[in-house]
Amino acid sequence: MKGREFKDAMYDGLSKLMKALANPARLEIIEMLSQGEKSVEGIVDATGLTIANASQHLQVLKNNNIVKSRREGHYVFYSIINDEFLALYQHITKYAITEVAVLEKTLNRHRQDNLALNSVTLDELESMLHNKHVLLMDVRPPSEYELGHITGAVSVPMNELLCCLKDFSKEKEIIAYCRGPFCVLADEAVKILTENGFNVRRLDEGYPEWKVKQLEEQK
Amino acid sequence: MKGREFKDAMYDGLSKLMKALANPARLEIIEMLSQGEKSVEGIVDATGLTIANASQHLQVLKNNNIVKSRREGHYVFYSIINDEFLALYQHITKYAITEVAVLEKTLNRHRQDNLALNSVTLDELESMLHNKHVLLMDVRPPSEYELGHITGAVSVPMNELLCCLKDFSKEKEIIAYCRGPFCVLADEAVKILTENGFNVRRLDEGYPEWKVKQLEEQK
DNA sequence: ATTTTATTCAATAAATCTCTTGAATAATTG
DNA sequence: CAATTATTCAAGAGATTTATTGAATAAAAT
Repeated sequence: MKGREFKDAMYDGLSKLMKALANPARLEIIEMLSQGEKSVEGIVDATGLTIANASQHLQVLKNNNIVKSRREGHYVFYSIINDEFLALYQHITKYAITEVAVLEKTLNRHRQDNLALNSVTLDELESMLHNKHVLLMDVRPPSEYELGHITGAVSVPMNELLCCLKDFSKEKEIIAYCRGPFCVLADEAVKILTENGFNVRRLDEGYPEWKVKQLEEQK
Repeated sequence: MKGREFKDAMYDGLSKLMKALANPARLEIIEMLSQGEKSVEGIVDATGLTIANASQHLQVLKNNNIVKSRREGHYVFYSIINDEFLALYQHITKYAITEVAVLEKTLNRHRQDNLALNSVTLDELESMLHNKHVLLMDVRPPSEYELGHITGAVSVPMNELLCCLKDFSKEKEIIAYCRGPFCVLADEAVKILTENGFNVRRLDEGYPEWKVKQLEEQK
């Protein structure tokens, strides 16, 4: 294989991987799956895609070694292929929201609308968790909490938040988190809690980022 | 801005960034520019693209905040926008060559053809450099060596390699490097030197990876 | 064995991306 | 200021990607 031929093969292969990521619907699916595995139905419900369309996108992701699938009865469950890909995806999103001006702006405007500026970073969180006056709140659906959550977090799903307000102490500093920077659950939680007089901030990132960080620190 | 609207904006923006990377010609340009800035002419010479085509690809990269340009007389020089992007690009290529089977195979077959298996990693290099019997050889063009090179490396451009063979000691272990895993210069150097009886291996990665590693260690 | 349910496959029109061609700019030289 | 050089812009044909539609599978329930 001559030099040019080799280069073409490498850049072609690399661009195929990038093409698989170059679509908003597929990125949303990846984001979903970074929470843990989901059935096609689950993905359809959360994204609003048609079934056939979601399936097609999943095939693309599968053929490019981004997700894997397993069948269980009627259902086919998809999940991210490995932690290496998860770390890569998070590097991409982190780059995008810190270095791409349009995205940075969209994110900040959204957080401003939800009174969710002044967020806590993962590094800050670590030292805050030793403080007994801090309450770490996981606002994702219970199923996702059960698949894995940040150590020390309490599960308070969005639909239970309003009715449970009286159970929380206004003395504590609440930190809400969800699925990562693109997820809007924590922003909504901050808005609701702020409007009810609680002292609350959101975590900059979410559970998947925390998990990858844990894995890296173990090495 | 409602949740769905926000998500659409974020995933659209992110997919635009990915689209900019989803093309072999643009990836080759990025790889070139990760050596340091180059004029459009320089890119055209190295890639074989037509001038207009190369310029178009450069516009795409520029509009997506991947490269920046500066004019100097007749020439327009392009370069990678910042070290954060460089680190991201390297994460992508590293993932591709270690986790995507097709690319891993292509790379290994190529290295086998060039007797360049058994490569040295950046971590190994560090400890080897203290050894006086090791000669670190930068086989890129002199212009790239001058823009920056691994500390302790000697510049031996490919076109000077054959005529300078007698200057090198067969007692030393030679480590050749170039621009990174996709670059074929070091592989060619390994082939030539091996066939002439030298003890030589190639560096797994190249100068850009070393540079990013240095920056990270400084933090 | 037929029906039901969840998913995949296949075909197609519309949208997008890519390369080529030739003209248009912008800076320099004579 | 005309000519030259390096680069960009604009338009169009051809290739690829995308969402939609409806049919085909595969496993489970009746």
